[in-house]
Amino acid sequence: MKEDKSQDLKETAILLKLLGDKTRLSMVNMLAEQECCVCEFVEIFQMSQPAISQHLRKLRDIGIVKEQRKGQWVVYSLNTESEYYLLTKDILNHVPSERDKFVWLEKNGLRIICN
Amino acid sequence: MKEDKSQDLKETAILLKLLGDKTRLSMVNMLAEQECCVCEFVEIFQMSQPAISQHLRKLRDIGIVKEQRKGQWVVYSLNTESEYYLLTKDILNHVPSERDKFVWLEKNGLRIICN
DNA sequence: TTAATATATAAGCATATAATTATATGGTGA
DNA sequence: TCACCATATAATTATATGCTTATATATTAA
Repeated sequence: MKEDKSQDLKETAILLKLLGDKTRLSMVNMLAEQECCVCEFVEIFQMSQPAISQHLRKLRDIGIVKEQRKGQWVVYSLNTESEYYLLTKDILNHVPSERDKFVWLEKNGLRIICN
Repeated sequence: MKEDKSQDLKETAILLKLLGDKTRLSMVNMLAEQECCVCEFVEIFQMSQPAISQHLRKLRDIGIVKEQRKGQWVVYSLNTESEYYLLTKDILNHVPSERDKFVWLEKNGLRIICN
């Protein structure tokens, strides 16, 4: 793991602004729990697929999440190598778990990832 | 001190967005070190007084800073009673100290607060 | 009271952001 | 190959944000 290079105020502000959106914060919070694919997020957030994609792009651009193609799906996960990983985890400690969202996905047969 | 009630995702996102501005993040970071009055911030950030005032208002509205009038000056400080205090401190741990800004103020005879 | 200083608020403007719809790209399986 | 599904990108639009200028308020001191 890279060391905590978030030690730059301007950069940190940019990260905080990115996490300062309830959809993106929730996404990152979920990914801290389990990986998740785009179509699952679409179901969870009741939002258009492009909107989800654009949020994920921002998170990916700053490096706190990473993507991996699995067949026709693109699976996102937290990037533990990110220079913002430690800060992100510290923030998520102040946010309630969203494990229930994965339960809901499974209940409704919408879970893609088999782990 | 109130307990950590930041445990609400939407509210937390709002806080993060507020801290996701380099001026406000820096303000809070400075206030974690020492209290500071409006005119000092104006000097530090080379920004108009209304701009500074508006940033401080946002921080005050969400409760992470508080104000206290001292004569003709209004002195701001971190609100340790805030429900976001713990989260804020955790975030500031990832931001470098700005003690030098206070030193600069003193050097230039711009320091108001005498503690 | 009046002038000077510090701060807050209001209005206006330029830019940023987040959503939508339409379209493009990429993988799967017949 | 083609049809289908998942995802990404582009263009557009509505709204939010941050700054500026102008003005109001509050305190101090003469």
